[in-house]
Amino acid sequence: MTKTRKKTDLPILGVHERVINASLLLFTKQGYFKTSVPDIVKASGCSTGSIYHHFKDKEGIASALYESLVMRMNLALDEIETQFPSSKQRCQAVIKLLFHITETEPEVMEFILYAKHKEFLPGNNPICSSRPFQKMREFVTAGIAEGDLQPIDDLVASASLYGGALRLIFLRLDGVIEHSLMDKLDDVWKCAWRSVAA
Amino acid sequence: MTKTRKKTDLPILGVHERVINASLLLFTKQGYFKTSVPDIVKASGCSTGSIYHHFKDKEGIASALYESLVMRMNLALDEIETQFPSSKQRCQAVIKLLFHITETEPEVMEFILYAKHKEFLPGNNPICSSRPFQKMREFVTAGIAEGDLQPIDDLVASASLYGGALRLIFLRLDGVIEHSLMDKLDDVWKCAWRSVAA
DNA sequence: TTGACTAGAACGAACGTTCGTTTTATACTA
DNA sequence: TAGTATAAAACGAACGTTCGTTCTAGTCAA
Repeated sequence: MTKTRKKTDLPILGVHERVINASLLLFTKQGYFKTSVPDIVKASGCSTGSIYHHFKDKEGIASALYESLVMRMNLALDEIETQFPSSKQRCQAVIKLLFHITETEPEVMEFILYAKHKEFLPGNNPICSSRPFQKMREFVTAGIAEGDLQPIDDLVASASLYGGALRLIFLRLDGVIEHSLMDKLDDVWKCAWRSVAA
Repeated sequence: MTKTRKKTDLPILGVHERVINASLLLFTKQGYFKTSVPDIVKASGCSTGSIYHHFKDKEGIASALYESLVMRMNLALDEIETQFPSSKQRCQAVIKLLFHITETEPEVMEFILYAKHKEFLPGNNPICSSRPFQKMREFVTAGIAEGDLQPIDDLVASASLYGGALRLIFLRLDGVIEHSLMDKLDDVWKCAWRSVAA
């Protein structure tokens, strides 16, 4: 018997999941600091006491949310690594993945990319030092070592390869771009690859 | 006789400037919501009453700060426009400008790029719709029209051209890059231009 | 009966803001 | 020039609100 499914076998979400889900929506819609604990209580349907039984404090909620999203990202990147052999294919798959998440779960992308985590997660590393972003850079570094990419600074190469795509994601999240990023995937990739291809 | 220099002709900063300067440092160092009005009082050396005499409220301070930085940016971009005739030169100058500001006044770049303005400036447009960013895109659009750049979607071209540089700026502000971005300027520009050059 | 969990009223601290007062600069008068 | 009147600016204690958190009472399954 798992920890979150005690009373029944019905697919009723536990407090932890309900709070995390509600917080993701609230944090991305109105920001961490403009989201009060009472807001989370209302949106999650859990009581204050319940929430504080499962989480140390408000920051703990954000922290758990952050961890879960980073973990999801890691799994997806690991899958890309096993599925594709070449650096080129991997980098392309990464951009496609990021675009896909942006279109299907914009809140997830927004929380990962746009939130100024250091403001409310003082302990955490900056997002760009977190494992998913490291992995993305590793793909690039490997590409340079294999001679597929120009022999330039890893960070410059990585920024050039992913920078365009990430910028478009910001524009999409801000509402500047109105149509699916998927439409632009090919063009974006052509530009990205051309910028660093050997 | 100006409004801010009555008592003497000495270059003593007025309340407005002192508050703006202090707030830029505080907002970028600890974030808007973790900066209290008493914090600003201490850092600026102005009293609470004084501050509320010059600004409507705390949000008004952030708003004035935002406006002043956007205006500075506009002036700099206008100068680039008059100084350089070709789109290529203009775009290159933009990246150099952004790198220069990042190195000499990181707080300015941080506030412009990194702050989630919509959290505390509900009225304002997203930063990427503001005039400076529009102007940056205009340079790219002109380049496409003139045939210097590939005939692709403006937004894709713009994102590809500036995306790498902006990504490096984020990395620099986050402390991931330890040396001056100026060292990487040439490589970054080569990648950026290669990504969209006709 | 016990122990894990839920509930929501209550609490103190900290916040942004207001307000009555004092200080300073300027304009006017004689 | 000296004296007075007026307005603008600065001040900071005090206010009401809202926040994150705690606490005590209660529920329910085992």
